Amino acid sequence: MPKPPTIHDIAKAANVSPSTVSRVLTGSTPVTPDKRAAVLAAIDALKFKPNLVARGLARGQSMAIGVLTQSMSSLFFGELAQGIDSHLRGGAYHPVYATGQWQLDEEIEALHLLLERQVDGLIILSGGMPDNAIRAVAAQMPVIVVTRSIPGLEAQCLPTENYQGAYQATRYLIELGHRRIAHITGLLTIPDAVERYNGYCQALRDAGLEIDESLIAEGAFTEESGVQAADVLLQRGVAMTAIFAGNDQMAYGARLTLYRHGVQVPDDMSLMGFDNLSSSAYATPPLTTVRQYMYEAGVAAAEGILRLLSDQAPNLPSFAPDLVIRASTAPPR
Amino acid sequence: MPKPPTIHDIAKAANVSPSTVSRVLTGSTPVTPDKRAAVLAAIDALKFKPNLVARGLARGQSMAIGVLTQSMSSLFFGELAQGIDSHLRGGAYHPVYATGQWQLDEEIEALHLLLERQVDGLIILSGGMPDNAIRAVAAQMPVIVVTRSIPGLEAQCLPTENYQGAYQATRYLIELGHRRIAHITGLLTIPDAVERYNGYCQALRDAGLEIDESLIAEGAFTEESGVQAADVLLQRGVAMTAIFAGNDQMAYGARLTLYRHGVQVPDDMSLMGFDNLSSSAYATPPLTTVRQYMYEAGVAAAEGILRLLSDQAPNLPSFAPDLVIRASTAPPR
DNA sequence: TTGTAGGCGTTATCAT
DNA sequence: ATGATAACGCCTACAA
Repeated sequence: MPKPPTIHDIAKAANVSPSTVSRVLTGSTPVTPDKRAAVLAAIDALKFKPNLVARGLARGQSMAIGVLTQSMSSLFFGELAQGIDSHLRGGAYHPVYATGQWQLDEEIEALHLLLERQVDGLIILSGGMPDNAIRAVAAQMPVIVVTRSIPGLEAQCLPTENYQGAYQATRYLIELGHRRIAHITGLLTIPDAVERYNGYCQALRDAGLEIDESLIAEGAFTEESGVQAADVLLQRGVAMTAIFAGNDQMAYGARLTLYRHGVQVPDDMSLMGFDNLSSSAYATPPLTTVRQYMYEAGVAAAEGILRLLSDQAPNLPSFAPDLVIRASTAPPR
Repeated sequence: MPKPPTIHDIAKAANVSPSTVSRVLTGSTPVTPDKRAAVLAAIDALKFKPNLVARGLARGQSMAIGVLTQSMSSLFFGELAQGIDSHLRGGAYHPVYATGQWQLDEEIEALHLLLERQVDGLIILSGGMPDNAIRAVAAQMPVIVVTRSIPGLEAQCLPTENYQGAYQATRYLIELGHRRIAHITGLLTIPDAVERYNGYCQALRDAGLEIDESLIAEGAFTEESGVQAADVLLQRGVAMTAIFAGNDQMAYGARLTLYRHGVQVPDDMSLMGFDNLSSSAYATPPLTTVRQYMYEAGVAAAEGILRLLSDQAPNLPSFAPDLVIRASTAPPR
């Protein structure tokens, strides 16, 4: 295979110096129209493509924005990534993804890879990186953190309003008339899960309802854990008319358990999620849930990074959670 | 912000030449233990990280494998990507993703970006790139194409057995006793959709059943198109006892339409998908579908690229489709 | 406006 | 085994 042409090749072909070629490529300096035309002609005659690696070295910037995410096959992270992707599209910067697979060691490795690749900025989506590590990186380069709130780095964080969202969700069920409301928590080692749990508890208290431990089961954010948690709830044999799951995926799992046991949703049991994954609109019945604005968060994060890269304040918005009312909830009968 | 240390810095700190530092970094040449130790010490004293951009320029390879995909928030592509990701993990090569968003122009742009970034190999996931364009790239560098079959490039393609899978699916429904089987096709401008449609038709014919145009509705692979196609079928008022959708997503959509119309699945209507998205196991009821081995295909593609990169035959496997029988199908009543 | 001459951080080829 | 030295492809002062 012949080696791809370089600016020297097209310089020769166009009878100009390499610097002139570079100039028409970058537009940094005016170039005489005829020379410019010659260069352009040579460029597509030889099918020249600039080598971004070399350019990155020379310029000291890669035009890449690292996105530290957890998995390529997660709708949660996928919608965030899609937001980032679409906002960056057409611009000068491009996203480069690295996944942590929900494992700290892999996440650290992924971060290192991104840094070694000389990304110009970093968007961190959730994950378990220690606050200190994130602060350390943020001292070196523009960083935006989504779905977390790092003390001392608030301006660059786009946290999730877990507490507020869970409070609203629970309150909604209460207002429908439910009194025995179960909760399937997320992994309680993760702040989001705890905050949502707290929101659930507070909403109950504010309504003068007791918090009944037997109505609470711990999950792990996965569908399968939702299946199991719902099984636990059902087997306890305690009365309940609604289940509020810590995220949509666990709600799907719980839904499956209910289906297997012949429990009708929403007639026998209301079901509520958290996240508003795109697929929740197509669940059976469509899932009532807490909207998380993940796509929008991705867009905002991308915009924030671009602002940081141009030395402006990141100016991150905050998304107040709201409910997406669908057919999986109804008054108790 | 202080500039990150280079090998020169640690060379100075360790009283050796830059080349020696490079040697301990790459392990290309033996280095005296004490000098080696000094270098290593300096490396983590100064928190040195090799600059992969510079290394890429010098070595003439980026150690990156481009993955041309369509969307970051698609389970279909996500599971493929996850397979690639996991197989590459820990190895010398890393994936770099670029998305086409199902638009040819963006896909071409994405491909160019990958090439300009000097990826050492390319995995193309589905998409609409003209065969010629793919062949042209394949002439320049290792390429694996998943979910498509490019004439003249068969050894590097990992196609989907659409025809066979659809045939099996339809045959399964027939064997259950169904006679009036509807089909929601994918976008018929895409070969996969046509092949699945053909498989459906042939299975009917082989069973001595007529192909009834009024049982066929065209979709576009999306949930929403499934909703609409199912609506069309229902509104035609023709008798049917089963629906075979061209993919899982359209099956979800169809499921929603059936739900809205109070049609029970599988009691009143059997429903079948194609792809076996991970979420299909948690649908209500769990969806019977054609297993597509997307994760495995991703793994195989990654392995194929690595083999090509080391000048071996790609040696791609072929996955015979099989059925994943779940509760959304039953004999007609 | 244009060309020449470094330099970006690393690797690889030479000698030593 | 080790250290200069010359690339890698592009960019950017600096000169002209």
